[in-house]
Amino acid sequence: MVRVDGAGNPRAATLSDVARLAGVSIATASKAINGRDEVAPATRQRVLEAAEQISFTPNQLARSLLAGRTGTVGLLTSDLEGRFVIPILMGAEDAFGAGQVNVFLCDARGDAIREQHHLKALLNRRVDGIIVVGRQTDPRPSLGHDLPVPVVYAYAPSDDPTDVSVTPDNVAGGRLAIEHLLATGRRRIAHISGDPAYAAAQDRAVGVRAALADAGLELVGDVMFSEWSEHWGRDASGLLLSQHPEVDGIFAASDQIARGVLDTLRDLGRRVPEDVAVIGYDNWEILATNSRPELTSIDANLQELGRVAAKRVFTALDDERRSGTESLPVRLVIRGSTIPRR
Amino acid sequence: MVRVDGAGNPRAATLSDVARLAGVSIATASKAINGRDEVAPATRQRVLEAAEQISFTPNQLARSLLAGRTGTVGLLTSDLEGRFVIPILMGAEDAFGAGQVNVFLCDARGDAIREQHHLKALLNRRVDGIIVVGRQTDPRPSLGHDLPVPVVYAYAPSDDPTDVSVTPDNVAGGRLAIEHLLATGRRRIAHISGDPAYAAAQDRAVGVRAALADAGLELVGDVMFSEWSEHWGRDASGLLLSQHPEVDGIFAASDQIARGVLDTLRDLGRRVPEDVAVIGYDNWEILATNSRPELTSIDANLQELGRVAAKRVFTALDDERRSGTESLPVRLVIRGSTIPRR
DNA sequence: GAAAATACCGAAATGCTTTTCGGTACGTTA
DNA sequence: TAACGTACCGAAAAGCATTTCGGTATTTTC
Repeated sequence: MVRVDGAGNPRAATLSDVARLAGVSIATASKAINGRDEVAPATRQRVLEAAEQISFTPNQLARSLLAGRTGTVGLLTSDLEGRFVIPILMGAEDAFGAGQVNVFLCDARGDAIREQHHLKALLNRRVDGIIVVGRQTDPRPSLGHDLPVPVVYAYAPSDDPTDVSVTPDNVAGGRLAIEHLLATGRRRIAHISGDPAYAAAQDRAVGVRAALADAGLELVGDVMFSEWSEHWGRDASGLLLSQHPEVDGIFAASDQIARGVLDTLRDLGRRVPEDVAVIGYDNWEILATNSRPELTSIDANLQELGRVAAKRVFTALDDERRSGTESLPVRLVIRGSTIPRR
Repeated sequence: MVRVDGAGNPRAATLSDVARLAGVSIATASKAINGRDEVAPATRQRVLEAAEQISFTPNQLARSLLAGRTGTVGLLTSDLEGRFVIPILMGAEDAFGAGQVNVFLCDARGDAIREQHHLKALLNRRVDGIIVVGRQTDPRPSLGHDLPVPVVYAYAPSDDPTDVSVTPDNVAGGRLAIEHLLATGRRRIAHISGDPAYAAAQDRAVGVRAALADAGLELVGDVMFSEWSEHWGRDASGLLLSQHPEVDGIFAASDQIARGVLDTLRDLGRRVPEDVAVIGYDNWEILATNSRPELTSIDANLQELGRVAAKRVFTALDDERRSGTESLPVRLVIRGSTIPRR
């Protein structure tokens, strides 16, 4: 007879069901199923067949309760809408999924109250660790140190240096962009950035200035800050070309801005990359590969960042010295906007 | 004395710790904390203070084990990368989050094996339900009916009509787009679509033809199918205008295609919306609001779709008649590409 | 003042699995 | 044949919270 729950649904089979069917004790059934070697082969066979027959799967709740570990991790994001959060999520899910760990997804939607609420829920569910994913690279408030599980901050580092954080290296990104423009022979380079309130904007600008200084050059005009939009890219490049028509390389701090830059250059009759080379940031494929010409860009390796964060959750406690903010390398993706296609 | 685990970390407080500290039995402590009314006010106060003092939080595992429900739901996506999956996720997480339910996120990355693996893991964790989120609106294989929990298919409906599915109404979307163009006085309307292998492309085309037929009109040229890219939008509209220069309205089956269309119209010196009106699909804000002019589009209400899917998980079993594919309404978002700004 | 009712509390069972440890039964060795 | 070892199996505890039900102690009612 199939046991049923209150609503009349077939109830999931338990170990005792298996044991009864196989004519053994619960302990023996457990041992047989888990491959312990204190079971006679024939008995094991009987148990496995019984388990198969009623499609038994061990209840992870009971197992976790006993083991003290649940094999679950909380992903606490401040804003799922953010384009940068998704690849990090994917990387983390990927890294955990391979290791039998499942992920609780919590979206605080930028609200600190909701974040606390989710945090509490995660702890009640006895997650083995938590990854906090921010939407900007600006430091964010720490969740504190009195938590019973390891916490890793991804993208947005914690403002507490004794926490474990991983974030992309924006300074290196800015440097890399400029070094690439220099390598293609550009010398009169401008930088159109986004919202100056973002650490990402400031960090990239630092890398830009450092790379130019190393080459004994100066930026054409000042860094142009405003907002992270295609509109701004269009407006800024119009302004730039009227004031500094000699410019031969433009580093846009986002692919969206770069798209605007390409638009304006096209309108003004400048050829890309022959007259002006353009490089973007983020390597947002759908934007970068559909522009005319296709857009060279800096890729922050966010998926890898998610994977690293996942690893840190389980290694951070073993190795306390790892605390602090780890800046992960970025990568250059060359397309037609900086180097002419043959 | 603080109890510690094997690694020396402070162990989470249990109910029996609270009971001991408050000098009552475990049962009484439980009742006091859960607000049952068989406890004297003074006793309750003592218990609550004890709980507060050692920051006790009930172990959800134990609770779930007893209750038979875990308050968790599995979100099984076929592809997190897909742009349409995220808003659905957000909607579902939103709907569940408000009801104390947490979400397990599983990304099968388009692999059926991995999907089965994740499904099994979710069932072992005794989720109360599962939402399967596809990346296309084409029907997908059912997970079957011999599962112990309700399953709802979102975006990609199940190919089994006895399953519960929710999907956006693409036919209505196609109709809505055309009706809007007609309402702005257009009569020579063309439709540039994406990959014809997608149900979304075919469904929208059905809506297009129906709306035109109702108005006693015919499409200018055939529906132009190829791929969902900006490049195709540019190429297709070039072709279209050379063959049918009289066209005064274009319905692009995605915002990306629409962006390409706008590009070409601009290159050819056609004014939008004065000479040609353009309407897109998906209402991808970042694309739609950054184009010149801003793009009118059809919004599939994906976040709402996620919320509905979440609801169905808990109502589907109560009301078996609900099975089948439910098509959710879409919505028109008017911007400058169809109606001139004052 | 006695009987009944009420208010409060605690022991124990429940949910499911894993692990430890004690106990049979059989085979082996002297 | 007696003593011992091995292989296998099962009872029971542990993990934690909830709920039922029986039991005191106190109050109420006649």
